[in-house]
Amino acid sequence: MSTKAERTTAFIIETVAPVFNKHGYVGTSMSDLTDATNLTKGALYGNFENKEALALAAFEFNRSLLLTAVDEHLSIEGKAIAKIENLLDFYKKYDIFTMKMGGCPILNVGIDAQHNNKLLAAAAKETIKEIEGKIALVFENGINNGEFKLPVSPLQFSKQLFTIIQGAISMATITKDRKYLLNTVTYLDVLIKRELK
Amino acid sequence: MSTKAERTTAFIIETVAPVFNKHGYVGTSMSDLTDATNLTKGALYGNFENKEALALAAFEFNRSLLLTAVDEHLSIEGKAIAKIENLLDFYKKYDIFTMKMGGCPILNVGIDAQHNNKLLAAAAKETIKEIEGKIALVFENGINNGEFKLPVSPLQFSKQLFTIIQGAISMATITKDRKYLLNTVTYLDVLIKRELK
DNA sequence: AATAATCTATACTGTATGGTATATATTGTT
DNA sequence: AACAATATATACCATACAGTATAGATTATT
Repeated sequence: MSTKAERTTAFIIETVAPVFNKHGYVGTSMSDLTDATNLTKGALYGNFENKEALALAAFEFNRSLLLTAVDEHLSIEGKAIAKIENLLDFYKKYDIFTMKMGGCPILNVGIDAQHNNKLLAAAAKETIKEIEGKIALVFENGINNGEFKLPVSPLQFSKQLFTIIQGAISMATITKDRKYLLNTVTYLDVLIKRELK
Repeated sequence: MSTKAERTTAFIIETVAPVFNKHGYVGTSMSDLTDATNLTKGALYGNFENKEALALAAFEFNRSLLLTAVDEHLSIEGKAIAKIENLLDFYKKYDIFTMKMGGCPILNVGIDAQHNNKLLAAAAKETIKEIEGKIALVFENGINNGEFKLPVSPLQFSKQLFTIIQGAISMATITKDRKYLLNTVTYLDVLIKRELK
């Protein structure tokens, strides 16, 4: 079983993660974090070296939640197309999924950290690569199984797909209108079936 | 001719705009602004009520640059399709256009201000609506002139189009890879021609 | 149960923050 | 050129910031 200290560290991370994700790295103060956790600075600095380490752990936590969800939706039984459709269904409700995290971590951290924190910015970029890779793998399998052909390479197709998804996320986030997610990802459904042959 | 004070105010806004756009509202300090302008706090507070007023003026400045560019590209002589294609060409080089502003103001402010400043967040949202409206108008004219038909309403089509563009901007920004802009907007070219009939 | 190890609370740095009062410099007007 | 109006610089304020030293409390081990 996990020790008390380990559980405290975990508690801090999951409590702090949505705060950082909402208010950004510079926008989050240590007192925001003591307020959220009901712990003191001593506790926070006892478990983490500094604010940056906390922010990195927080992003890592959200990133892991996201990647796990993507994995789950891509690893259902069935054909490649079914997996992709399953992923698109997930992204249609992405706003609900990311509510507890305080929004899309890739978008929030990727934009917020852009000129404020190199490590966080790099982590967001890396997460995009990972998801693109996971989707590309499904397309690759679909091709190898003779399910369909693609007009471009699996990775390139995956990048285009994820770019449109991220557009829907951005618009839904900025306008606070989830219709962007629904409409655009639904359109993606149609689009993909048209491109695969 | 403009008075010295008016020119100073204008100078402050254009100098401060990219700083706010890069580092965000909370991430920008008044000393960042005195550094950038080589003016003192007295000068800044003499021309603007507070930091928020400065940030709003800064966004307004960038927003105006962007809307003007969109207008220009949509108001060339010719058919509606040509105007849209001209706009897409603009977005293919959008990273270069927004370099002097410190990135896409809609995206940066829209995400950064999300939970940090209501007025800025609302301004970003409003700017999206404006651009969507401008694009929709072109589609509407195209339909009225018998140029083409759309599968959905002009505004809905415009929203989908801009969502994909914004996706390309987001991805290019987060990954610092302009290929996302080029590839996705080029794909949009193909896509639109296929949808219009 | 006693003790060693670890974790957390408190109190405190020094510095940076947004904002202000006021003196000084620069404009615009007669 | 003289003066009024305005704009900027300086010095300052209270507060909030990230981070630290250390004392006290809580765990884990024997």
